[in-house]
Amino acid sequence: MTRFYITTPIYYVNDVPHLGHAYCTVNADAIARWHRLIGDDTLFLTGTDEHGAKVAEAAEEHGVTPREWTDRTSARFSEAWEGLNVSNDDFVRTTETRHYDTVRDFLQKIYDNGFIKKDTYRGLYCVSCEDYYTPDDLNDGMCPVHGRGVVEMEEDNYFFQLSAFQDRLIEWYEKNPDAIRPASKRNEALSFIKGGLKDVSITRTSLSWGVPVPWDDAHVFYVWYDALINYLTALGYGEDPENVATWWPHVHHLIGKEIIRFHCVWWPAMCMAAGVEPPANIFVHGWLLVGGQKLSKSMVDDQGGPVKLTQITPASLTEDFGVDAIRYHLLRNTPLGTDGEFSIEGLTERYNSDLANNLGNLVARVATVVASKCGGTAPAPDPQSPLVAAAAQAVTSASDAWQRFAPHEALEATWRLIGAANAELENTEPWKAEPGTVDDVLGSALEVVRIVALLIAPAMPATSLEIWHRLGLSGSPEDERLPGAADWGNSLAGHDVIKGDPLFPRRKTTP
RNA sequence: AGCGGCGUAGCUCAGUUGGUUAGAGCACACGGCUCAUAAUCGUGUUGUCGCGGGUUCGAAUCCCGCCGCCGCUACCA
Repeated sequence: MTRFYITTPIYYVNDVPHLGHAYCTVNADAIARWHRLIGDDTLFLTGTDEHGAKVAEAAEEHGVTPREWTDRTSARFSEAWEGLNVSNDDFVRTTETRHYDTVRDFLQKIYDNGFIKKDTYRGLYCVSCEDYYTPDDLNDGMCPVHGRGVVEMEEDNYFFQLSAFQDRLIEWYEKNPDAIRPASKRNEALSFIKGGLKDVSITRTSLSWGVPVPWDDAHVFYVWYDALINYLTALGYGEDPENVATWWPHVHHLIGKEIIRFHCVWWPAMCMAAGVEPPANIFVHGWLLVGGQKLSKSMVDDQGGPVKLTQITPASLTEDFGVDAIRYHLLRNTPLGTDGEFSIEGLTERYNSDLANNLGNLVARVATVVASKCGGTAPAPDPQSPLVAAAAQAVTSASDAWQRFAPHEALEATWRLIGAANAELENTEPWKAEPGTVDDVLGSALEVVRIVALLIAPAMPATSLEIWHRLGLSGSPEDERLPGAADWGNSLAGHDVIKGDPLFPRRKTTP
């Protein structure tokens, strides 16, 4: 049994879930769904990060305890993912007991191994922020947030000896050239490591909203330091070594480029220090950008200024376009690993051309002709059809692309098959022919639709299931196993084909 | 400043180790078809491949310089 463990970052609860979060989560979801479809034993983890001074302050502003506050804000994320049909197997919250247990065990191990030392942290401290700044952060020596003076402060902190891992990290990078992808991001992290590593302060005494340090109850861990460990919390580190051994270290962390350092430098070093293998793979995606000159009315905020990506909620888009359309666009429009442009215009264009004109229309026209020429009953496909090779090619290309974390390529390959089916219908014009003479071509077109339903299942689960039912099939595409289920066969023959409403009604393009 | 990346058709981008007339999708134009969501199929137009030099029989692809944009250079969710 092949196992596949994929994670998103755990999102900081002070943010409202926005399109950037959704981009990462939907990509991870689709990849996880693909692996389930090929029969891998799959574990897909997401969650929320709930500690730190900013959360404690926000709770206070709202007049509730941090716990009450994070119950509320964490739920916004789980609700957002439900709304996007995200199939996470687990949802870890850093305020859960199991996380405290794992963090305690993991960090105690690092402490016992001698990589955590007490030292004095000296820095420039803003009392209002309750936070330290480096001289570069300051504006004319003043706090960049409050514009007031900062004071030189000292705090006794525990430090993780990151510097001790420089050579081991470099060695790890060299032995595992594909551990961090894309290569450009790997190089960025590696050059940072080669530039020399300093120890990092990992505890705070100035606040209490955090995981307590097991060997010194005056301290709590710095929020980032407990957050990364969530990936082991879900496996039951400390409680269930067998389960950890089952899933670790063959994990795939999908992360955004803004948190490379924590995942590609700190985290592997922390694992080494705790005597745990570093994660097998970290895949860094880019950002969706909103901007340029092409601002539509719907992308302008109340003040008439351009909307930021972080102001776009997934729900506002799914209400308008539908869940699967948004999922499709997030997966198809931007190659994972590069930045991409997001716009309503681009979304509308892709919706109309790919979803309405190509996929939706293919399903509709085939169903109609099957109704008129075959009495609505699916004929058997033609084993000699030119579409056989096109379908096999699509399955091969899509598999390869999903394997490489390239959803956009997987979907592109699937749409080439849709195009081939539309072209084949034009070649044979079954709507002109007498009933009985068109069984081969219509059976083949239906078989393509069935295979397409399977191939889009990771990206558009609801649409996939709807097509499945329209083909007269019971169960769900998710019960099928690729690649076998995508072989050219006659599982449809004799089933009743349902016409149904347009899957993706065309939308007016923005003027 | 140092290191790294990018600049290819109106738009979004592909272009493997340099090799025949530089590609795809969308948009656009024309033609076909009318089963289908004014969908679909076919054909076609457009590019000094950022600028200037150089190496080569031959460069978008290698080298040098320049212009423009961007990322990283530690405690930033």
